[in-house]
Amino acid sequence: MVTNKLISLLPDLATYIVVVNEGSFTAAAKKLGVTPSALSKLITRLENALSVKLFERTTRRLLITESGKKIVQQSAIIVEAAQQAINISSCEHSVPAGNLTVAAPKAFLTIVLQPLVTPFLKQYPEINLKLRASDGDIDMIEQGIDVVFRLTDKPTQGLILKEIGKVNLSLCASPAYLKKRGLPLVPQELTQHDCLYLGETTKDHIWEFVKGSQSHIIAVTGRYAVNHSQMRLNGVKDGFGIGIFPDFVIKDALQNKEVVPVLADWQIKGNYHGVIAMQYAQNKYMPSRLKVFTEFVKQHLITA
Amino acid sequence: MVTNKLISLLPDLATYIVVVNEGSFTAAAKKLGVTPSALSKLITRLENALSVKLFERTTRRLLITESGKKIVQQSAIIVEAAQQAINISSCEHSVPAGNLTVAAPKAFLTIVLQPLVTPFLKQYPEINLKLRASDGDIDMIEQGIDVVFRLTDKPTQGLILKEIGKVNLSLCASPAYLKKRGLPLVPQELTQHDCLYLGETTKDHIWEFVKGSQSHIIAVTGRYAVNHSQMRLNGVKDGFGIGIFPDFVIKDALQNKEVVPVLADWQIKGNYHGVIAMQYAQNKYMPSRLKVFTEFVKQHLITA
DNA sequence: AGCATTAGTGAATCATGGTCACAAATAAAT
DNA sequence: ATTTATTTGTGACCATGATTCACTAATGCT
Repeated sequence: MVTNKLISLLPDLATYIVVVNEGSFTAAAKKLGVTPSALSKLITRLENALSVKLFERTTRRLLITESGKKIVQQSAIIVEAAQQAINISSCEHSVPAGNLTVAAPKAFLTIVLQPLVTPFLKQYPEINLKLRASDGDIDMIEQGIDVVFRLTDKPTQGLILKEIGKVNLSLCASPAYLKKRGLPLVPQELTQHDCLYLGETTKDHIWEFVKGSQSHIIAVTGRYAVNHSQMRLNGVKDGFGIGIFPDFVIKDALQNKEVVPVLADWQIKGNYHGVIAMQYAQNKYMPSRLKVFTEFVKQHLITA
Repeated sequence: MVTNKLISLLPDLATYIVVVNEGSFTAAAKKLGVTPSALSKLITRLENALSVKLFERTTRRLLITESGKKIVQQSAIIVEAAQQAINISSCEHSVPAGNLTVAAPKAFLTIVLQPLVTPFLKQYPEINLKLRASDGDIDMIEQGIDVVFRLTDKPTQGLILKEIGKVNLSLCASPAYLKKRGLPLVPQELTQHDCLYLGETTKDHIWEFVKGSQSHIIAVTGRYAVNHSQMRLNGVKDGFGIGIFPDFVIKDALQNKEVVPVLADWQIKGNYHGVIAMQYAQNKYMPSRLKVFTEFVKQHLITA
């Protein structure tokens, strides 16, 4: 039976979960666009309604009660169901609309996704697109991100990973550099060259080469390392040495003959080796804007 | 991510489910204690928020949209989770408190449950008890009933049935009647007697007797039938014939020698034959008032 | 010890959702 | 067909109750 008490409880429970997630009244208040004072009263009201203490409060730290934790679980169910209801409604809408937030690694964003933006926005004029550069892990649901592009084939728990292409690591250098220093024919020769690597981790200058049954592990050196593919490519174009790249980054530069491939007959293992995939929450009622976006991306990345 | 939009949606969704259940704005309004006008606005608001039509409305009839049905499902989840949250909170409470609504067949209510009321209310001063006579089927959740006493061993789908005792059918008559008409020694002789049966269904005057491997089916006749055990018992006391009863009904009358058993060595099959059971929603977080009530009843019915 | 940050409180304000009265629509009944 | 009863919808007005603001109290960190 649905009572008035229950109805009036719902928004408070949903708000409660925000406070819990943010860990403080002030943070939650900022997120919700209200004053901490309002939240304080709201939580007190909720505590009275349930006659349960939700927080152990010192003025400096909020501590969730055991009872509170259980209530949080229920509140999460409530919020999720409501989210789902919103999904359903946007599903029923024939023309995709609403906000769509997409995250992707910097390089992928600028190089691969950028050219898709304009045609996508034109094709779906009711959709608002938010792009977010995101290297490193992110909490999709908490940050309200609908799709993340990742360079892995291991799906995060509870999320769907749809492969949309392969990515390989390739080496290249500028014609000028190679004219001066010579074109290496086997990986071992790289030790005599200046190489541009990521420099993010301490293993980024260890390059592993495979061809058939042969395999070489080479520690390269160089004068310039940067973990931004675009800048590394510029470094290569300026003749600072041989650079390592996800292949999609250098596709254009290769075509324009600005750079030439190096040791293209060898495979390189590394972080950026493997599949490109879209990751999103699988759902019986997927918002149509999400559906059309993934479809759009698949179409354009396969034909490209 | 929990947004303000989502939060403000929740009570509307919960209200929506009431309107759907009641099937009309006015009925739902009555249930919630508001005006239909308020509901009309609320639903319109909800429809705008979801940009989905929830109802196909003629002024005389509400018709739920296909989209609406899906939303109802989600709303049901929301309401259930909230209900659960309330349960949890009352679970955490050390002293059982709150409203407890119990339904039972009329006879069981007056005879078995009545003597338990006072001690129960004394033992748990924070609990408010509502008893409701309920023969026939009822929708527990919709009517907000916590426990139903039933005379069956077939649990309703989704609910737990806890057996608390046996009930058998017995015959009895007043000494005066038997003195005048004689004590029947075998079931067949009943056809020569006036019998008091329920008269609810057309088969209520068909009594089936079993003793060991023997079995008799007797169609009895009588001048007085009533589906209220208490009144039937009065009829028997007044010497109108031999009555059929759930045994707990006549326990006292037998002790007081107001009535005497008839054909006590035969078992009687029928509606009221079998187990007495409490039925309630099984739940990880059962409100403590419900827990103590079932426990209390079990204690007192076993020792009685 | 003092500063900075965060929760709690009370009064004033403001807005949202509610009621009321009325209109419009429609199904049933005569 | 006309009336009647019932139900949804709308706009003006209103009131409750939530929010804000300003301030206090408490607490952790330096």
